[in-house]
Amino acid sequence: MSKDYGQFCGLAKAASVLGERWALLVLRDLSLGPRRFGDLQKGLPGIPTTVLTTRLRELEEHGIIERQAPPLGRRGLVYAMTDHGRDLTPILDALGRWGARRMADPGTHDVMTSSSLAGALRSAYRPGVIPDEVTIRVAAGPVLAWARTTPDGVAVGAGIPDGPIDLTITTGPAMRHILAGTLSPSEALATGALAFDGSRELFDLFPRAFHVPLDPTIIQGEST
Amino acid sequence: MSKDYGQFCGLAKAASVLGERWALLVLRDLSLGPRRFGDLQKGLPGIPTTVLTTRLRELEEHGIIERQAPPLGRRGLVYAMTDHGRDLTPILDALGRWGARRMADPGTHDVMTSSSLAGALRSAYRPGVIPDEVTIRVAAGPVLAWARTTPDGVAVGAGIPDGPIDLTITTGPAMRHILAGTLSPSEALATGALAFDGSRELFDLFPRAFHVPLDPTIIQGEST
DNA sequence: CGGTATCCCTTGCGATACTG
DNA sequence: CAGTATCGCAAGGGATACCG
Repeated sequence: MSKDYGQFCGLAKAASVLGERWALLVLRDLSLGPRRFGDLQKGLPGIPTTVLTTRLRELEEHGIIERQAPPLGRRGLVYAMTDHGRDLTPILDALGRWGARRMADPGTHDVMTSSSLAGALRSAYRPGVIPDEVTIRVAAGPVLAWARTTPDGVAVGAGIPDGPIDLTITTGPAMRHILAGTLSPSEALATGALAFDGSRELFDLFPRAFHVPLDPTIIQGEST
Repeated sequence: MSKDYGQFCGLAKAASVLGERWALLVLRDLSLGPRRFGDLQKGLPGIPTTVLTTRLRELEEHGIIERQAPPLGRRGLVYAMTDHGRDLTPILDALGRWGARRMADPGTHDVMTSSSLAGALRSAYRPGVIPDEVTIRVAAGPVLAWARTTPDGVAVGAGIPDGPIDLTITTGPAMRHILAGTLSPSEALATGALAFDGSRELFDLFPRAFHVPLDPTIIQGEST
């Protein structure tokens, strides 16, 4: 059971569950779709199995996630968000945007995961820039994610999207500066920090449709 | 130094600081205004001095709070939010609303603090219901807070407000059900769970201007 | 009053090994 | 593949004592 703060306060109740180690990252991964135990473990490098087990149990006890029978013919269970858990999605996105403001470049031991990339795309999305329904694929080395714009927002996911792809962006950590607007797409193309395949028009819209500002107080190279 | 997750991810960075024990509650209190060490300690029942010291230092290192010279003639230092910290306020409110959805009645060991009450008011506020600038005082036993509506939102605080008071509400844990809309003001008046002093008209507007829904799945008496 | 310094105890975390 | 069992270690909780 997670630690309580002994206060009759919504924030205190939230903190007692979400403040546990790894909890927010487990939820980020599950916010992108149902996952099996092993998926989560692979997607969260460094998480001890015992901790993952404990977090999943606590989150289930609090009605934030639930175990489901797997989709059609697959074996094992999957963990999935409940409605109550899905209510957290915009908050996770806001927290991610806030944290990213001071995150310019990866630290020595920082890795990117498909879920973190997908989450970044979701939290970066600004409606109204891209009028059509399009599918964008982003590849940062082995890390793959996609975003599909819809009339009411954006759907994102880890891995490879179903259906046709309108734009593929291949990049690395430079993606952070694209999202920040501190590196223009054409510059990035010139230096080879980034490549694309598909609609040039869509490519040019990308930095306005997906944007997470960078705090001006952050200087290049520093990022805790 | 707070624990990192080794991921190049805004949410992971946020979680590494905000996930530390007591961090979110320290920030809730500071989001209501500058506080001295002792203020925080009194307002956060159960926090060990060592942990408060550590959290304050970490939050300062991350540029979320800062130490300031005290206002005019008082001695000692005060801790206050930086701009970066203030950016968290809407997120804290959203988290508080989310946590409060499953919080119907106080647990046996749950206390209310002036900061938690003030925070509840801020997160509950819905613009557009109260047209004027008014000051509302809420007393739940020894716990005092106030809210002043303004054209662009609401200002809240712990303790007693400056200036004239348009409405005083005296209540207890029943306040949660007023905010939820599961207890009508007139009912509460009849049972004595609540009393008010001041504008009746404003009193009747209150539940619409300050609202935090309660999850229907929660049954009376249960609240972890 | 605003902390720092210790001490002891308990808990949770992280790593590894192992079982259904 | 999906966890449980175990264990050493670091950190938090709580009390108390003490400095500026």
